[in-house]
Amino acid sequence: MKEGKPATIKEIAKRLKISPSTVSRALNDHPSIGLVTTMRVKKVAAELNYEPNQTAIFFKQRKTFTIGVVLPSLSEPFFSAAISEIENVAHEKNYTVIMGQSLDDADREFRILQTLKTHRVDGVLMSIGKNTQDYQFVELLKGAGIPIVFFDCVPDLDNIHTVVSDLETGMLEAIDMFVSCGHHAISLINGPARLPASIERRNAYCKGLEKCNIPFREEYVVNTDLTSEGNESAILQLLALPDRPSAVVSFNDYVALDVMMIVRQRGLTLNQDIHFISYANYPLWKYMENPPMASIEQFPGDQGRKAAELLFELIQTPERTDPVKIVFKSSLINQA
Amino acid sequence: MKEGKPATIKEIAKRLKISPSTVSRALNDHPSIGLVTTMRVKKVAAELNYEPNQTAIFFKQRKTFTIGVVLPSLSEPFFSAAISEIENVAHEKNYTVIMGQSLDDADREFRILQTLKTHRVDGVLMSIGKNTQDYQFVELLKGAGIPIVFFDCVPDLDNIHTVVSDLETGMLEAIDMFVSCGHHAISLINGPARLPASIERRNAYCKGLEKCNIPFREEYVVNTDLTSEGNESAILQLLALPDRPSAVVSFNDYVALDVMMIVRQRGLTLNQDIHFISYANYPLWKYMENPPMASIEQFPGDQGRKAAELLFELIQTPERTDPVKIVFKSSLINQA
DNA sequence: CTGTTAGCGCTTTCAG
DNA sequence: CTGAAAGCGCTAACAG
Repeated sequence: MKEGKPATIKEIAKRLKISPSTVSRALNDHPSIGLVTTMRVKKVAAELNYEPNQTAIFFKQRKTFTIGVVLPSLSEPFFSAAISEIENVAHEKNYTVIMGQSLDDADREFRILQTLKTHRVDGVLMSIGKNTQDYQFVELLKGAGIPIVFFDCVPDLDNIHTVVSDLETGMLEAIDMFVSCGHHAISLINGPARLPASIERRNAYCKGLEKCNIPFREEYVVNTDLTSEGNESAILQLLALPDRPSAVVSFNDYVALDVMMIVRQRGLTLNQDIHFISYANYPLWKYMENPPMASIEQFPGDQGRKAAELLFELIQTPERTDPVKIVFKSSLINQA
Repeated sequence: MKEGKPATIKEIAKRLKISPSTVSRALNDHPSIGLVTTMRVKKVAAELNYEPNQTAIFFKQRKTFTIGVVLPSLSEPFFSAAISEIENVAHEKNYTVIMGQSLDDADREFRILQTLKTHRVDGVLMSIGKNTQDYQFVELLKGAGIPIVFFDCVPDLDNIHTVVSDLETGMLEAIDMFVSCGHHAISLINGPARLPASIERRNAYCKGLEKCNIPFREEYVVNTDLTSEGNESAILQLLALPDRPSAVVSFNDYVALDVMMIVRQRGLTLNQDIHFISYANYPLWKYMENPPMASIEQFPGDQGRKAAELLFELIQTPERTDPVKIVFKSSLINQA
């Protein structure tokens, strides 16, 4: 019951003593083909177990119905959530998804993009790695006519399409919440200082303090390289302060997990001696005995979905000139 | 600086007044082409910014250098870990990866497989959904000459290649550990009764008790449908028992999270009144104040890597007849 | 060492 | 409404 070579249009044609072109048209429900022949063709096609050779079609149509997704990591929950929604959108549109992870390695990232280009994907969705400095690939893909939408971690360029989250809104809410709970010694454990994501957080933090008329104190902002050691030394800096903060916003949940553990080990009581809010990238706080007061949610799934939808629009309307910039507001979610 | 149409071999040939085949050969470093012409060809190719049209090559070679990966979910940590390693292996081999998630929907799963087939992927890696009953797709792909390797959740068929974890080894270790800590009232919170994964756990559990000379008690095995409500009712059943168990092995970490929370709410003290070990699918226990005593680890990354490596072997040696069955031992990891 | 020719499977003018 | 023929870009016999 196995057919070595799958049936082709030609064979169907031969069987029916009609021309291949007619078969092709019939199969594609071309209006100018008689109903009867169309039926006969489809019948034989079914009998022969015909399956169109997509590689031939891709080749002919210069379209692959495939999009590429390039992310720093495929296993990080934030990106997993995004991926999952991206796949859903693609599935709805009858597209397939090729994935690659850069692991924050700029060379690997570049190689993946190259591969996607040679595979002639119809579009690319991308979140750049932390070490990516060189954005020449943008021109590369543009030259190849492949639309690209950046999301979450995006290059600092004007003429590109981006979907990002506004880290400010959530930060303002967080500081408001702290203040309304009576805190005024509010600190920020930030990521690596030059990271755009860190700069945004810092700016938002300053703005939040200002809105609440709390003076900014440089020693209340500490940085971590996001390793456990870095997180530890960051929180220790704060704890060593003569007037240590009673409230802390942290770069993300991983940082929060680490620093909250240290705080506990030091004999302080969470949500009493010291309070935390963090940017969310990890979902299971509800099971913790002492979760942070709240999390700043960035909705990775929604971002991924939106980015994918935008990409499909661009694929359908290739000649869009104006860069689209979509911003998702981050917002506070209670945990406690 | 944009070239509407990318350069083709023909144009290079024309420029150099040689034949396309020579160009093709030169570009592929065919040994029978003179070094000088090879150089000249490559130079012009570079000038013209030539890029081979992969879709044409795929079409011609009947090979796509692409593998398909079909999983129940792209966002579950267990699968994310596997995906990440699969992508690594593929990247090493210069392959690309197409991903699809079935969301445990058998129809969607089937459609994805169809798509992969029409996309002419060179091989498929798959973990089947919970509701998949019909394995006809196995024959479908076999008929198309596409090798397939199943991992983690695999169909109950003989003539297929599989990579799975042996749930027994970890269970035996778990029960040993409980017993050596003085427990004899050891319970199992299992998943849906008919799920192969549940049956295996149950069998392993029975075997473990037997090895330790502990009589099996039917009421110590309860089932959950893996929803929070199901988990809750499962643990409540156990707690309501006249001699409630002091030790529990749970189906997976999500179940453990839920039931441990309930236990706490009921005023019991974890790791004192009642002890837990669960099959791991979630990594962050170290941050919990009261983690389970231990976890039974299944090494999703290793499994994914192994499955991918096996698939690439099969792609290179298409005429393998004997089904390969690889088993990973699960094993206990201390958490406390 | 290089050129000629044919063809992968499909779509698509252009003629009837 | 249908057929003939050309061609997408590349590779690979088969000749020289």
